[in-house]
Amino acid sequence: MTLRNLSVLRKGSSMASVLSRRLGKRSLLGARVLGPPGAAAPSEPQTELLEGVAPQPFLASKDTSCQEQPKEILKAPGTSGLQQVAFQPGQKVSVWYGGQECTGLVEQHSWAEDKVTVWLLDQKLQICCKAEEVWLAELQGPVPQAPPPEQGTQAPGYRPVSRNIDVPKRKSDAVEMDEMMAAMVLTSLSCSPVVQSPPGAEANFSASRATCDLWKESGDVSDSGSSTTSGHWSASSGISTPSPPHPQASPKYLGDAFGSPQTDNGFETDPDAFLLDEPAPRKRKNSVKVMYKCLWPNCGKVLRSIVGIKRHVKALHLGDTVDSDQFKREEDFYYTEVQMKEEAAATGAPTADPAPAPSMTSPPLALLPPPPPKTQSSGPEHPGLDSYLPSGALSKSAPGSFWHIQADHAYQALPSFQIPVSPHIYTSISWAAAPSTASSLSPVRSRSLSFSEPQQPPPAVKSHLIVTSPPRAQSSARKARGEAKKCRKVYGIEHRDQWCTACRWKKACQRFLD
DNA sequence: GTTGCCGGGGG
DNA sequence: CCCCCGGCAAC
Repeated sequence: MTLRNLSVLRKGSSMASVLSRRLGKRSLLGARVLGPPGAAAPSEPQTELLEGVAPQPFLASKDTSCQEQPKEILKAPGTSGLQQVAFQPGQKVSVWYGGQECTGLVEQHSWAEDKVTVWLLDQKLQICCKAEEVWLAELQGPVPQAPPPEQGTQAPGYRPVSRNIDVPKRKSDAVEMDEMMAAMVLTSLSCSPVVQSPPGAEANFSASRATCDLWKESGDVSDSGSSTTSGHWSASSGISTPSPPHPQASPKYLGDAFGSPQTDNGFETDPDAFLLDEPAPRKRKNSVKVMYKCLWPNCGKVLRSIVGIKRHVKALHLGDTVDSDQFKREEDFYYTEVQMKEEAAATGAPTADPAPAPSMTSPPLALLPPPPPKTQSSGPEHPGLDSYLPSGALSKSAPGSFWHIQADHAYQALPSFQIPVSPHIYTSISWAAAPSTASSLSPVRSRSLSFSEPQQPPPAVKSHLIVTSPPRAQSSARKARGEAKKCRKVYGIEHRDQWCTACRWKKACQRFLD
């Protein structure tokens, strides 16, 4: 009996060992994850904690209110510009006229002057206005038609292209536009992290992130320390944005970003911001549709287009803001990008919002550190903003990183397994939410996977609820002696060659985990 | 004494 | 890195 078993075992494991030897050493996954709580576990829990804190969208968001401005300006052309670009004669558009929004048909679009001649259906008259003041009628969502008059006049007024495009050298408008277009196209093409990562990668992504978290216990150390991680990170993030990888959102970092910029910084966005700007509507997996959800308290309106949502926010929520001059484009902060399943989206169901927004909001906020006293500047509605934005920023945990399991020794090869993570954890990064300049990338790094996805803890790891950041559990603590049979027992010393490498090297057995 | 592993060391 | 081994602690 025993004998037989043994042989069977041998057979099985020998294969395994071979396999493992082949793949094993490199396959990092098995080791740590499965490892006994002793070593790996302690760090685990923290992750969770950190997740809440780390991202700190809050700060970002805050800054956003002020800092974003400049950036937004840059972005502005993107949104309106999108449409500006292509007004075709006969196209149905909307335009602000006489303090209200009117629909009409495009008569002519003069590129040189960037003006559009529109035939207003309602008024039966023809007007000529700046291209920015015109938008495609189809695009706008169901916007309540109650934009305060002054807003109306303002709207066009404050979309001065000139401002947005305040580029050093000014060539002809046409050229300018072209460049913009090109940039936008490029961005949009290259932006979506989701699209870029193949399914498999995706899993890795999320997983990796989790791992990363594991390994970084304390924000700072981890951040700088885990070279691997950051490396990949930057790589991945790099894809999505041209801007250089930023240090992750470590509290410290944020703090800095925070502190400096706000006051004087109104306009001093770092150059990168420019590049970052236009995330443009991203492409999603086929099944998912991108919607934009209004974050205004008690609103939750979901629209299909950015323009729509912006207008919604502006008109409905920001409409009366007099000082909108200062906070123009504030709308950007009040919506978030949301992915909806095709069906849901199709039906236009505002109901289903996988929207991460509200849910995530609260936790981080609680933990968030010092809200700078900067709110003052922001308009009346800003308080709301604070709470909402962050979530937005946060939620958009971006593409995630790769699972780097840094097992100190993955001696051998258990078939690596991947931690199941559902793909849609990726919330898009709404550019609006992208915190100001510096931290631009930080949200990406945010570890807040949790919210949308119940984190799937690696099997072997006991789920600890960790409350406080425990120092590494006694680092010296030996791994508790495993109870399972180990290679030595199973194969015997005579067949040492059949042991798993770890065993051979007198390391923790990787074949027979406990 | 045996076994499982960590830390270290050599190539 | 890969591989080994001394030595410690749990059995």
